[in-house]
Amino acid sequence: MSTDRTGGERATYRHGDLRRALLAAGVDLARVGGPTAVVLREATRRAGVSPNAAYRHFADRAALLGAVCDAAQSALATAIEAEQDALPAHGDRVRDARARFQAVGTGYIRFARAEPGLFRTAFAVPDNLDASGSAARAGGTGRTPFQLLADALDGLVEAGVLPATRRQGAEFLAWAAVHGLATLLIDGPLRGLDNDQAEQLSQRLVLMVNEGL
Amino acid sequence: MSTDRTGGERATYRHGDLRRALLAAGVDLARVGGPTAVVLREATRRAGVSPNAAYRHFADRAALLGAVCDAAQSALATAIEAEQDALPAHGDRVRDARARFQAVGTGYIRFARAEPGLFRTAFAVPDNLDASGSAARAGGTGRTPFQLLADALDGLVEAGVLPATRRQGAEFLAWAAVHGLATLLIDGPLRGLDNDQAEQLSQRLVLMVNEGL
DNA sequence: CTGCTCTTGTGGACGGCGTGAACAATGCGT
DNA sequence: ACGCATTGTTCACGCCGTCCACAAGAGCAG
Repeated sequence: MSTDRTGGERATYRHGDLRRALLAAGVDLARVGGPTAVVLREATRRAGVSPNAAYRHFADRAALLGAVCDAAQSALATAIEAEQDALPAHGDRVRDARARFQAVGTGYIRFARAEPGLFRTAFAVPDNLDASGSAARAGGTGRTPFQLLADALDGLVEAGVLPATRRQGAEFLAWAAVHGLATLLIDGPLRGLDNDQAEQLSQRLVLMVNEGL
Repeated sequence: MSTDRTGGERATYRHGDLRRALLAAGVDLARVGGPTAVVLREATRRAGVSPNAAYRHFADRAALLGAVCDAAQSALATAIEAEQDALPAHGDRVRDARARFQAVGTGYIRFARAEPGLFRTAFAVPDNLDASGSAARAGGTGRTPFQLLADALDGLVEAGVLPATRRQGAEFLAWAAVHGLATLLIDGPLRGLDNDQAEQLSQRLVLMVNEGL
C-alpha cells in the first residue's frame, strides 16, 4: 500500500490511483447534478489534487464525461439485469420470454427514476451503434443495456411471441418508447408523478410495445 | 423609426427592441449548437450591445434559455401543423383521423431531424404540464405540440378508432414513443441513418403506437 | 548505491463565461 | 424644462477549461 492517506492528506507525491478517483468523483457529481455537473476542477478537488493533474489521465473534460457516461450505462445495465434476476423463472416459455422483455423496460424506467442524474448522464454523449455495444458500458453479465434489450427480443422470437419478420429493427422501436417515457418522467411533463402512477404508465407502455411491435 | 441603424452601428443610445434581438440571437445559437450554445455574452455581442444589457430583459441566462425554449416549442408546433395541413382531407373519417394522428408523429420526427439544435433546445428546460400548454409554445393555430397530440387522439376517439376507455393517458404513451425515437435519431445510435431509413422507422413506430394504444 | 529518464502532480497564466454594483445616457410624464 | 424611471455601459469578481514550464518522485541501468 504505497498510497498512505491519513486524514485526507496525501503522504506520497503520487496519488496512486488518480484516474479511478477522478472517475468516482465524476460519477458522484453526475449522480447529483447530471452531466453538466461533472466539472473537471471539482473532480480534482475531491481527489485532493490540483486541477491540471486530471490531464494526465483524461485528454479533456469531454473524455472524463465520456468515462462517467460509460459508467452510467454500466449501472443501467446492472439495474436491468437485477430486474431480470428477480423474476420467478418457472412459467411457460412464452410467459418467461415476455417477463424478461418487460423487465428490460421496467428496469430501465425504474433506474431512470431512482438515479435521474446518472441516467441523464448515460445519454449525454451522442453515441453510435458501436459505442452501444462497448464493453465499458456492460453490466455484470458483460452485456450493455442495448444488448440486453436485443437478447430479450430474441427470446420473444424464440418463444414464438414475435414473428421473426418483425424482429429486425424492433430494438429501436422498443427502445424509443421506453427511453421516451423515461425522459418524460424525469425531465418532462410527467415529472412529479408518484410511484404508482409511474409504474402503471410504464406497465401500459410496455404492453403497448408488446402489442404493437 | 427611432432605432436608426446604419451598418451595424447603433445611432441611438437605446437599442429599440433588444429583447427581441437577444431572443433571435439565442434562437440562432440554439439552431446551430443546441441548448448549451445559447450563451448570454454571445447573444449580446450579436445584438451589438454590452453583456450586462441582457439583464434588463432577462433575469439571467436561464431566463433567456427558457424564452428560446418556448420559441423552439412553437416552431415544433408549427412544423406539426404544416404536416397536418399538407394532408389530403377527403377520405372517410377513420382514415382522416388516423392520418392526422400520424402527421403529429411524422411532423415531430421530421422537425427533430431538420432542426436538431432547436429540437434539443425545445426540451432542454424541464417542464411540467402547465408549461406544456403555455401560449408561448404554441404554433400558428394557438396550440402547443402537446395539445396538437391531444387533439389528434380525441379525433381517434371520435372516429371510433380508439376506445374511449383507453384515451386517458394515451398522449403520454404516444408522446413517449415518438419523442424517444426522435432523440435516438438525432443523438442516439440511430444518428446517421439516411432519410429513407428514418422515415421507414418512424412510420413503423407510429403504426406500432396506433396498434398498441 | 548513483544517476538518468519517464511519469505524474504543481503553479501560474489566459481567455471565456455568468453575474453583481455603480454609473451614465436617454426618453417620458409633469 | 425638469426630474425620474428605464436601459445600456464599465468595472470587477469568481468560476470554468486548458496551456506551459517546472518539480518531485519512481524505476531502471550501471
